Amino acid sequence: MNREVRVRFAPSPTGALHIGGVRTALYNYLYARKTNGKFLLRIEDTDQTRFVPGAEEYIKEALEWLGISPDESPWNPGEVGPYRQSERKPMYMQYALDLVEKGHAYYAFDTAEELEAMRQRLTAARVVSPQYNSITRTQMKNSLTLPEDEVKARLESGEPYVIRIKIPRKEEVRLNDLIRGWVMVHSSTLDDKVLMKSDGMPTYHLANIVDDHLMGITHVIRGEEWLPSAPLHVLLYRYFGWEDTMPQFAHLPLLLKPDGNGKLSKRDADKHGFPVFPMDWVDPNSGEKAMGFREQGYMPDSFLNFLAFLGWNPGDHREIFSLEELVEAFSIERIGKSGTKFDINKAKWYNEQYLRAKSDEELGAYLMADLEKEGISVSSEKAAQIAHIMKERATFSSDLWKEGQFMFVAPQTFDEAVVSKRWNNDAFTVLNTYKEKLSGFDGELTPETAKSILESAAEENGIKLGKVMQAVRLAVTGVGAGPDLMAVFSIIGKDELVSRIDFALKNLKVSA
RNA sequence: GGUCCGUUCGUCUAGGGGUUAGGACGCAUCCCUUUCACGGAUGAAACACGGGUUCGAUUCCCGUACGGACUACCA
Repeated sequence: MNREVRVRFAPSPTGALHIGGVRTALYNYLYARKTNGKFLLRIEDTDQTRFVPGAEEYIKEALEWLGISPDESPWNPGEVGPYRQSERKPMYMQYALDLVEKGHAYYAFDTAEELEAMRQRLTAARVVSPQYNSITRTQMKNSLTLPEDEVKARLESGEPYVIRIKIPRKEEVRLNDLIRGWVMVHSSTLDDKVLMKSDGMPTYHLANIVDDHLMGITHVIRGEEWLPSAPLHVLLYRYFGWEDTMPQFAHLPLLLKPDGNGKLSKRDADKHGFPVFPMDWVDPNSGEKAMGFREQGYMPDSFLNFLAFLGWNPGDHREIFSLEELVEAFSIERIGKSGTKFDINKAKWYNEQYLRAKSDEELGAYLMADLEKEGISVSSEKAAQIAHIMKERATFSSDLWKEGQFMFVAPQTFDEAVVSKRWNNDAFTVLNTYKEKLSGFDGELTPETAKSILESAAEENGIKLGKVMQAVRLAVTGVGAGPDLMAVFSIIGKDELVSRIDFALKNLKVSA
């Protein structure tokens, strides 16, 4: 059967979209594009108690920022909507009842206290895994143990109930994961998971099978944390009679902490000072803040490139991929099996690569925006010039301003270490001559003219330019390191240059 | 505890029965250079362990160890 590929990203609106979720979305997007299929987004909000306002908007904005927006979603619906499970609520009960009718599910009336008592009883009896299953259900209050008329009476009285799947006692459940191959689980280790909650909402397990089926999903690409419940899902497809159109599964490796072990979490972000969310997020309930890659200065294309390589690789030595190139190169077969430790250095490196590839004009525009906040105005030509000489040393576009402040603000202090090491009489003499020559110069101060004048100033005094170069830099910028000095001179202009040299000559003392 | 998944340089990974085990990030050294950076070159750095199978295993199989996920009327 050759169906159109339809994949989905199904986040829960319980907070900021985690980077692992973003990667899942990306892989789904890449696969859909690669196969000329459709990428859908479905909001899994069946747990009303965990709903967080703004979370859905966050998801939407994050995907838009990255340029991987879904083809069908709550805000851009296709023909299989609604795309929010809460809005699909009326659809689920009939499917649960269908299962009850077929004998694959049953009503259960146990209270939370009774369930807890059961678990304690089993734990006390040293039962390895205390769960609601083919053995224990015979001792609980459900439509399998209660007389038919009592079940009926309870249902009619409006007593709360759930619907549980009836897991067979002895059955081998197999699934062929696209990434992991055959996975086999014995049904005796599965429990009778709740399908319909007492509030009338389906659980994830029921909803995701019903929705994936109804939405024509062909491939389920999701995190590895779902692997243990995948056999349950296979069973559901079977009981519904949908096995022939059951999607193929691909369980992605987890994103791990950079140090030690375990899933990457917000704690790691706080601990190491790097983001794990695409964008800044303030939790509306707790007021807790989390930083985002976007606000830290990561660009969408570099972030995407970085993300794609967290668990996938093209099989050759290329590292830099545009979104289009990722689509072209992507395949599920090349996704790795093992968990991936998160390395922020690589993210930075990617950002540097992308930053350097940007045009001077584009980076100049970033710089101008930053300058505006500082109340400094500059022509776009000059901004582009500065971007040109600064971009080799920047990780983020914000570094253009942070690292290039001396272009706009004359130094008031000088790096002491450089002063004591480099500032001497020769430097003073050369700069003094340079200042005089500059004052008498009324041509355009280009990097070339700036340099030739400086060279003649050094020569006149019989001093080798190389000897005093760093002191010259110190005098004009206040520090011992930076981009090409003559370019800096040209950019700040003659008058500013002269006044800075003057200031330095008056304030810098030659140490004994 | 149980079930499932995993394990190649510090990190991301390529590879696959016979290789000098390749690349990238990071690190170190050198070169370039007016400094720093960029760039270039070089280097240190890995097949978890034990059994099989085999003429030969890092590669296949089985154990062990270690790690992880899951084990809710959460997704």
